[in-house]
Amino acid sequence: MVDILSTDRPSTDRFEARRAEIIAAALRVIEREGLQAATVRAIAHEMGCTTGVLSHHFRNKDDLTALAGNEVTRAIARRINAADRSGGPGQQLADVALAFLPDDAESHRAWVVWLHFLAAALRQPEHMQRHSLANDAVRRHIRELLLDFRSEGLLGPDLDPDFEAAYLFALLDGLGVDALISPETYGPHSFVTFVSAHLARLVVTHPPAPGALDGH
Amino acid sequence: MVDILSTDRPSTDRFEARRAEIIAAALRVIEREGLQAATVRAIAHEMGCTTGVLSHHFRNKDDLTALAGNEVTRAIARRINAADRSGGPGQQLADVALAFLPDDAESHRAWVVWLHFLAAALRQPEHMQRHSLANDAVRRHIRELLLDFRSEGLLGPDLDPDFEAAYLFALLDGLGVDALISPETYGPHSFVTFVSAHLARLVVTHPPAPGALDGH
DNA sequence: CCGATATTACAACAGTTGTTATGATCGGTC
DNA sequence: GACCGATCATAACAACTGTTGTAATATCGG
Repeated sequence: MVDILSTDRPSTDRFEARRAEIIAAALRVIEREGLQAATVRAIAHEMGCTTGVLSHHFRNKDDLTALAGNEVTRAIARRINAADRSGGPGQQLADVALAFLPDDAESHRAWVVWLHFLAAALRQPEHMQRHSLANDAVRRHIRELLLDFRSEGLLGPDLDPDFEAAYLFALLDGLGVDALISPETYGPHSFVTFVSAHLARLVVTHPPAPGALDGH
Repeated sequence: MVDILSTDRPSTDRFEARRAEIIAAALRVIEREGLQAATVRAIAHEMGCTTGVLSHHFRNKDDLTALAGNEVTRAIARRINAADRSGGPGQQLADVALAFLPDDAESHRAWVVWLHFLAAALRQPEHMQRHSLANDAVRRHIRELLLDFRSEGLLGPDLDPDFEAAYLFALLDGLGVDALISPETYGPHSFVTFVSAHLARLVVTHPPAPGALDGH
């Protein structure tokens, strides 16, 4: 079926490539000067062209910023999916956790832009839902790895995967945010220590010990 | 000594009270519509007056927003200092942790405004330093409570207080941010579960005994 | 090379922003 | 009553915002 009625836009390869180019320029401006300073004229200046290019490729500025926000969350998700899967369950969990954190310049920039969009989304429920859904996906990913972890007998059978996934995810989110605030305390090499310490406390049985170890 | 040379402003009681009134109005606008929408006219409208009042009590808008940002961090610090100190070391630690989190409408509003200022501070080193120093104070507070905890023999002697304080603080920051994103997953009643689970895992000794925080 | 279409530059627009100057009002003090 | 300073309303200002329309240019199939 040919897209005669789709009514949108030319949608050629060049067109989409140009859109991606504009979005990339917008993200650079946002990362460098903030979301408030990312005006159509500033983005056009970053592109080296005039505002006519933007108005030609996007219906309005909200369209552009919404797609730019989407691109950020997709970039972070791409990093997680590209995490190393060669190691065992515990190593995979650590790799995914570290892939989520801002441990290099590129991911640090992504976190900066993400924080700008997060603040802007506080007054836009539809944008906040995107953040919520993206976080849900990461938590489910962590949950699956935790189940693999438990199937190897390394995880206490009394631990709730949903709870542990939300627990670890909150820690990762906090580490990422604190890395933007206090990079001297939460540096990239400290992430390994935090994550490994957290995972190490999952394999141990806990003091209240509600009749553990006798079931299986 | 009378302050003839010191202050550059009247600094009377009424003057300061009026300034606080304006700052409160500004925080209400920021919480309701975001930092970008907190214009001088919007704040004056929230106050029920004109912009002349603002220009009379503040040198410019940056002055007003900077003091408003200060007020937010001080409000959060006030909540922590007002935490219950009647219980034992473990209970005090849990109380401080829960006092830091957004578990009611007021603290939730404070976190929303805090996130707006945090995003704005990403490109203002002097403002970001204020966030960093405020977090350092909270971490030191947690560290002291952890030392009390250990003096009671409840904390493993192999645990590093600095590391554990940074660890717990990152968890709290993540819980607070995630509560703004996914309130259905990170509700106020879940904070108790997360914090108590985290503290419970401190009293047990761990097999691998992870290395201390980055020794430079 | 031509013509159609996609792409871009440019200018103008109506609103909004922070800042500033000016004048009015009110409450005190010689 | 004359005077002064604090407080505030009002208006104007230039700079900046997103949007839109129009003309110029580039690109590419024929």
